[in-house]
This record gives sequence, structure tokens and C-alpha cells, in this order.
Amino acid sequence: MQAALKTLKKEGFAGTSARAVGRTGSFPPGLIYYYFDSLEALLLAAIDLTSSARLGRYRDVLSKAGSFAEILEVAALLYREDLDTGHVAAVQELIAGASSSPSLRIGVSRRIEPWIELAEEQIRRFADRSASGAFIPVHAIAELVVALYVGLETLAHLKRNGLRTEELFEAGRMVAPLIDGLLEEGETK
Amino acid sequence: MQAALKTLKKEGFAGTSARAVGRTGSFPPGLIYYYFDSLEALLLAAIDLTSSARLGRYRDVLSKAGSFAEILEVAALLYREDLDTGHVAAVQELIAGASSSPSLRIGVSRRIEPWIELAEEQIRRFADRSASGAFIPVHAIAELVVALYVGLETLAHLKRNGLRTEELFEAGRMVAPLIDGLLEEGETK
Amino acid sequence: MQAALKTLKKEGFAGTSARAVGRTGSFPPGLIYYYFDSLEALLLAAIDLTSSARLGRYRDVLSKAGSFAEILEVAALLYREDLDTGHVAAVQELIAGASSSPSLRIGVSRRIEPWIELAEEQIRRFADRSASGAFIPVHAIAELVVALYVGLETLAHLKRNGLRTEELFEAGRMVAPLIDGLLEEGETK
Amino acid sequence: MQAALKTLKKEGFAGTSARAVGRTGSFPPGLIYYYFDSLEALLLAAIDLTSSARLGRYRDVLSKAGSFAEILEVAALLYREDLDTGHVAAVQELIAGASSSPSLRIGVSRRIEPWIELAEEQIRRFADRSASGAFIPVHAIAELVVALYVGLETLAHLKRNGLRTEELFEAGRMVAPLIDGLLEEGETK
DNA sequence: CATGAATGAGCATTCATTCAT
DNA sequence: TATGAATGAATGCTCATTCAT
Repeated sequence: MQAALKTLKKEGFAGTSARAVGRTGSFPPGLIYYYFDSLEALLLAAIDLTSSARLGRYRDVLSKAGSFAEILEVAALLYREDLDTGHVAAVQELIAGASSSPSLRIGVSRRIEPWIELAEEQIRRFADRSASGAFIPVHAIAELVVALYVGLETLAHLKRNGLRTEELFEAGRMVAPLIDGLLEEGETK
Repeated sequence: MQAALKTLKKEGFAGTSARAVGRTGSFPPGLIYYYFDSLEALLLAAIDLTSSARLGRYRDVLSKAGSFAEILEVAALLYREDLDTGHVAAVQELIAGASSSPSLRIGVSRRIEPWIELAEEQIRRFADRSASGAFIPVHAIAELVVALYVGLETLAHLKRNGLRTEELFEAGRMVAPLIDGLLEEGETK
Repeated sequence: MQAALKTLKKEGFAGTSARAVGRTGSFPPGLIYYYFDSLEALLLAAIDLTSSARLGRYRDVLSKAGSFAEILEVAALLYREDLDTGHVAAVQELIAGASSSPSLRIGVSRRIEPWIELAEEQIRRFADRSASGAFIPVHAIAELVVALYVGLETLAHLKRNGLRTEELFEAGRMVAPLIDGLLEEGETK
Repeated sequence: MQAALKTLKKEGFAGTSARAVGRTGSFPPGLIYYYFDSLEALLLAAIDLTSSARLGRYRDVLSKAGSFAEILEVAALLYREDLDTGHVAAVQELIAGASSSPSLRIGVSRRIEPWIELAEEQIRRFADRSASGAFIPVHAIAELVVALYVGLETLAHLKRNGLRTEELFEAGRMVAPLIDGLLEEGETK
């Protein structure tokens, strides 16, 4: 599974053949089929490994953030971590490759669900504090947040020289107090 | 090119082989190489066809929107059009497949640039009206908007049963006057 | 036919497709089939063009050489001409490619015949002057001479940096008088 | 490799596709790529097999020949062996096909080198015995001998009904004592 | 006389997967 | 538990040739 992740990161989804994974891990490609039913199964198991680890870390760190300003700060940190470990790159490759087979699409789709749920939890925390909380489409916004994240990864991968995400976080820092103000104002007494 | 788009939509990037395109259009795969240097060249030419048409339509319709509320209304319309024609699905497939070859990546990357520029134009229109306009990271936000769009397409494609985008537009409609109010307030006299 | 020769020289036999010839001569490949039955037919006609010209030149110049020393001098001149015009390179390509189809093999084989005959004529001139002339296997030696020429071309083509043919001619010049002496000695009174 | 040689002999270079080799050896063409990087690599490895064996045999047998007359006798024997085994035909095909790709050309060129060296060794043995040995262009003559051999093979292949090499050897037998006489005469005391 | 479009067979190569050992 | 060999289908692409115009 480590070899699979490494190959996904280095060679991309299209380059992640059974042979390539075997080469990365120095084992014959046939060995994959001893532990997994198919190459796809290995790939899904591999991202399960990192995805669950990252999911835990995200939930842990986010739960400590009380205001939107803090959420933003934490998000910047997590984003940097994701970039550094490169593990998200592997997930991104798998998302991109998902269209190549229906079963892979379903597998990947299922693995994105908990991330939407995580976003939902966090958004609900704020929604519950607001007077008009009941009218906020929490699930839809959660999907939007995850979509934004996925889209940023896709674009970053496409334009090799990087996106101007730093500027975005900077701008966000300026607007954050304003949003927190709005949230407090509408707070249920 | 029509056959290429159709195949991209129906079979996904991985399924869009020269043979598959030929099958869709009922011509021998070799014919592709009479008109194009490579399969990639055909695919890029094909999305150029729809991308430029859509780009024109977007620019046309967006230019008539004066307020954020209007922009939102127009965006909802354009989004629905994109979904109905399905042409954006083809683009989405190509973006996903871009990682399979460096040259394709560059080709796709280049074709996303004008969309970022379009977003930039529209955002700048609002930024220029604001007192603090000079501090707004227009380019970064434009990237974010495009990333969001790409991400929504990706997620929609993954979860075949559709995203709750309608709810998002609905919620947006409620918040829009508030944002327009903020924009007016900060307007340069 | 000019385009065919040019392409043979520049691209080699394998690179001489109907398309390639057309590209060289700026005409559509289909045009070839208006004038020739097949690509092979064009290629054979093309070398006929140069081969007959060179054959005439060879016969002309060689007929004036009376001694072996003179033959050698003339051969060096003709060899240089062949190298400079590059036309022999085209013939060489065709000989190499002859194995790709039985009909081409026969066509090329037939076009080598006159060269063997030319060699035979020249050798017979010397054989007739010798007392033991009747015992000299003129045809076999003629074949050997042509084979040597073809082999030298093949090797020269293989080892791009050239053969040491100059040294050979030099050495030949030293031995030539000796051979001429032997020939004179055995001359029929 | 056996299948490759067999196919080269039977179908010629142009007919030696991966499919054809597989058909000859009754295995799927893909198997070639399990053992070799490319079809060219297989072909080169295949002639290495026979070339090195023949080279050893040549060196072995030639080293026992002391006079030019003996060399001639031995050459006739080896030539007949080459014809019978047909392995040289495969080499000949590869030499002809070498022009189709630069890498193959280099590979074939490199494999001809040892044959030129072998010829050089043998010629030097005679040159060293001669008083004027220092002036003999040994390398150039070695190239000439190999070129002659290659050319004879090419011609023999073109004219399917065979060359009159027997006559040549016969004539050689008559001249051989004369040459040996000349060599002895000029021997260093 | 010339053209551009089209065709179908063939090419080298790569792949996921199977399986005997 | 692990390996190396094998398989058959698929891939992008090039080709000689045909043909309507």
C-alpha cells in the first residue's frame, strides 16, 4: 500500500500500473493479487490508509477552533500539511482516475462521503449558534467546501507553478473578524 | 470532434480511445490521424470548440449583470445550461485525464487560463467600485471561483445522483442583498 | 521520381512511405497511383532513372582505361562521384529494402544484372589479352566485384563515420604496376 | 531468440514483426516484452547468439591455416557452413534492416566490429611475415574483406538461385600457390 | 490531371490478471 | 508467502491503397 501511494504520487493515476507499483516496492506485480482482488482494490485500500489518518487529524484540530478566524488559521495549517506530505496528491490522482471504471468511481465516491460529513459537523457548529441556523443548507455548503478543496487540488496539479492560495488566506484573515461579527450578532440569546 | 466530445461524455477520459471515438462516429480510427496529429490533439481541439462557445456565452450574459444578486441569477442559469448540454462534462473528463500525459496537462492548463481571466474581469468590476478595491486579491479569487466550479463538476460526476446545488443557489439568493448592501456601502463616491 | 530518390536518400527505405514521398515533392500521396501501379513501382522506376545514367557514365569512362592502373584511377574517380551525388545511397537503400517483398526483390535483382554485365565486359577485355584467359571465371569475378561495391556501400552506411577507402586506393596504386606486369607477361603474342 | 532468428531467415527483416516472431515460436507477442525491452533488443540479442558462436568457430579454424592456400580452403569450408546453417542470412537481414532505425544501426554496427577485428588479426599474421608489412593498410583491407562478405551475402539473397562462388574458390585454388610464392619471396630473413 | 478523404490491416508496445511452482 | 512466466486484449499510431470528385 505504501508502494501504491508512492507510485500514485510520482507517476499519476495513469502511470500506476501493477508493474509500476511492484517496481516501486521491489516486488513482482503478481503479489498484489495475493493480498487484493484487483489493482483497484489495492488503490482504494491505500487511500483508506492515509485518508482515515488525515480525517482524524482534521477533526482533532478543527474541533478546537471556536471562531471563523480560528477555523481559517487552522485550515491554512492543514492545507500546508497536506501539501507537504503529498498524500492528498495521491487522493487527487485517484479522484481524477475514478472515471476510468464504474467500480472505482463508486469506491472513491464512498471515500469522499466522510469528508463531507466532517465539513457538515463543523458548519453545523456555527449554524446552531445562529438564530437563522435552521434555514442554512448545511449539507449543501459542506459539499461546496469539499468541492472547493478538490477543485483547488486539481487546479494546483494542472498549473504546476502553484496557485496563489497564500494571498487567499491573507485576504481571508482580513475578512474573518467581519464574518465573526455577523455570526455573533445573529446569535441566539 | 463531435464524436470525441460524445465519447468523452459517455465513456470518460480513459474510455476515449481512438477506436472508441471512431466507433461513436462510425469511422475507422485511422481517420483521426488524417485530421489530427494525435488523439490528444483531437481531444484538445474538441474542447476548444465547446469551450470557446461557452466562454462567449458566459462573457455575454455576465456583462449584463450589475449586482451580485444578478450575477447569482445568471450563474444559476449558465450552470443549468452547462449541465443540460453536458459539454462541461467533457471538459471535466479532460481535466481529470490531464495528469496522464505532460503535453495534455499543458494543453488543458492553457485552456483554463481564459476562464480564470473571465472570472477576473467580472470580479474586478466589483472591486473597482469598492473603496478597498485595491487590496482585493482579484486573481487569487478568480482562481478560487474556477477551482470551485471544477470541483463541483468533479464531485457531481463522482456522485452520479447529483449535488444539492439548487439549495446553494436558494441560500445565495437570501444572502445576495446583504452582500450588495455591503458593496454599496463601501463604494467610492 | 525525383522526390522518391530524395526521400530514399534522406529517410531511408523504411521512411520512404507514399506520404513521405508526397511530402518531399509537395503532392498528395494518391497522385503516385495515377502514374504508377504501386509504391514499389515508383521506387524501381526512380532508380532506373539514375542507374541507367550512372551505367552509361561508368561504361564511357572505363572503356578508355587500358591498364589495371588506369582502371584503378578511374574507379576512384567514379566512386567519389557516386558518393558526392548520393544517388548510389538511394540504390543502396532499395537493395536493403528488397527483402521486404518478393516482387521488389526481383525488381532490384533485375536492375543489378546490367552492372554485373558491365563488370564482365571490362574483365573480359583483360582476360582476352591473357594466354590463360579462357580459364578465368569472368562472370564469377564480375559478381565478386559488384558484391564488393555493394558491401562497401552497406558498411559505409552502417558506420556513419566512413570507411578507409582512400587507404585502399592508395595501396592499390602501389600494387597496380605489379599486376599490370603480370598481365603483360602472360599476354598472347 | 530461436524464433526470432527463424523468422528473420524466413520472412526477412520487414516481416519480422513481434507478431510474426510470436507466431513462429507459438507464443503471444507480448511475451517478447517480458524478456526484452523492445523488438530490436530481441533481434540484436538473437544475432549475438549466433554471431559469437560463429566468430569463435572462425577464429578457431582460421588460426590453424598457415598459408594463403590453406586460408582459402578453410574459408570455403566456413562459407559453406554459413550457407547451410542459414544463420548468416539472419545477420544479413538485420544489416539490411539497420537503416530503418538509428538505434538498430548502432547496434548492428557494433556487432560487425569484432568481425573486422578478426579479419585484421588474420591479415596481420601475413603482413608481419612480409618485408613491406609495415606499409600494408591492414585495417582497410580487413574492412574490405568484411564488406566483400556482406556484399556476397546481399547479392546471394537477391538472386535467389545462388552466386557462382564455387567457381571463385576454384579459381582461387589455382592462384593461391602463386600468392604464397610472392609472400615467401618477400619474407623477412 | 490532380486532390482530399477515406479505409482496413497492420504495427510495437503495455496492460491487468492468472497460475504453476 | 512469494515468484517468474505467461496470456490475450487493448492501446496509439502508420501504412499502402482506393476512389469520388
